[in-house]
Amino acid sequence: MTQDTLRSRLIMAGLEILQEKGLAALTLRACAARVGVSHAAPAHHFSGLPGLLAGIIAKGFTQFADTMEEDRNSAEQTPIGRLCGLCNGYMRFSREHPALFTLMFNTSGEVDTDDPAFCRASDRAYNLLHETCTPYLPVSPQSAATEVLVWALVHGLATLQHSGRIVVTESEGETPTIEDLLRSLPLKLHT
Amino acid sequence: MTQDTLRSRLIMAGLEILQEKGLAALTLRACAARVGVSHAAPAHHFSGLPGLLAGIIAKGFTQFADTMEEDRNSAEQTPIGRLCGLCNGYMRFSREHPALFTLMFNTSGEVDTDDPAFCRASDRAYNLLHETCTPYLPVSPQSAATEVLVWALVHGLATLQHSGRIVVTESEGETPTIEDLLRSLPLKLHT
DNA sequence: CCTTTTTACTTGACAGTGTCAAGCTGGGTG
DNA sequence: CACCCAGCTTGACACTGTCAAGTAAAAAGG
Repeated sequence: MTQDTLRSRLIMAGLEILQEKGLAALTLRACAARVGVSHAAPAHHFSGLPGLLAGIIAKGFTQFADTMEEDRNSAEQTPIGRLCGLCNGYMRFSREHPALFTLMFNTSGEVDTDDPAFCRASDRAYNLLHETCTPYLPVSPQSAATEVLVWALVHGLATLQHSGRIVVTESEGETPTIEDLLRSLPLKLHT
Repeated sequence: MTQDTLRSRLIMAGLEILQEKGLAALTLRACAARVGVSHAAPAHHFSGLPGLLAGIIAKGFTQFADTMEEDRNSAEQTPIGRLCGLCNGYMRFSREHPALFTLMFNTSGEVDTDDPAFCRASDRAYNLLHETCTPYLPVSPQSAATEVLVWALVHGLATLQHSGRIVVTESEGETPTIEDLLRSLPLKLHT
């Protein structure tokens, strides 16, 4: 357990509200009420709502990176196996924490993206992707092509499924999984 | 010009606010004020905020489909040329209408997704993608694989660029464009 | 032509939100 | 002991969406 400061308790409360009641229910006052303090208490630990959101998102990116790392490391330890594992973790996180995932990737201005904890956690998640892509040659002349390709692919699929625009069919005759798509890519190992 | 009813004028006002001041400024009362009616007038034409948003989004999808169709039809008329044109339109729309794009693909519950106009416009946009992908074989056993691959790719890239997570470098030595990525895919024509 | 109803909108209220200013309170420092 | 100051509370403000009641004008019915 992290420190039991009011700051961290407010972040925990926010994550719980997000998980239980969704994004619309996540308010400063609701977090304060759940922790049992007055509605203006959070302002002494965060710079308003944007600051609290940044704290919640930072924690979210840590859990996100944990999920990806876990699934990557428990997969078959080949380049493509690790990549599929990582992306399965990406998809799993977006499925298991839909509201948090939306919040994390929907920073439409009202969240403080300069928060140091946010940057650290966000960078860690990105580095996982970067590492897992290093065995591969760029798929086009641009040096970052492969990781951009993989990232855009998995992020787009997660987002579109999560918003109901691509429905995951049980019969699996129609809709491909992220693993199907990744294995269809022309990825080539270095030398 | 569409009909000058209050309904359509409110939708237009919403689109303008979205473009000028962003998503956070889009409120029922702001739309009503811009049109010059009282704050409760919109309730007689939409079922509350979710209904107004559905109307705005429906108009947004129409413009979105127009943009894609335009860029697709003015591109080189080969299967890959048309596909690149379509996706360039996708990217262009997300760049030119960031707030509207966020609203359209971020229906986190507070928008009425049963609105018939919304469904019609949304279906039209999807059908453009579907059509443009039909010349190609599925990239994996799943019949919808190619269009899901393309859609996830372009949508992910648009979303990640739009939220600043992938920055478009001018030097173009690092970051690939959607066209680079599409042309790197192993797409095969039918027979 | 007069009455009635319906539609389109206004006005006013309500609970909820984030934010700010002022006040309290208890523990540490001079 | 006096002080002060971080941590929290209380109360207010402007803003939001939504609802109920009222109004004015157009449409409908006789």
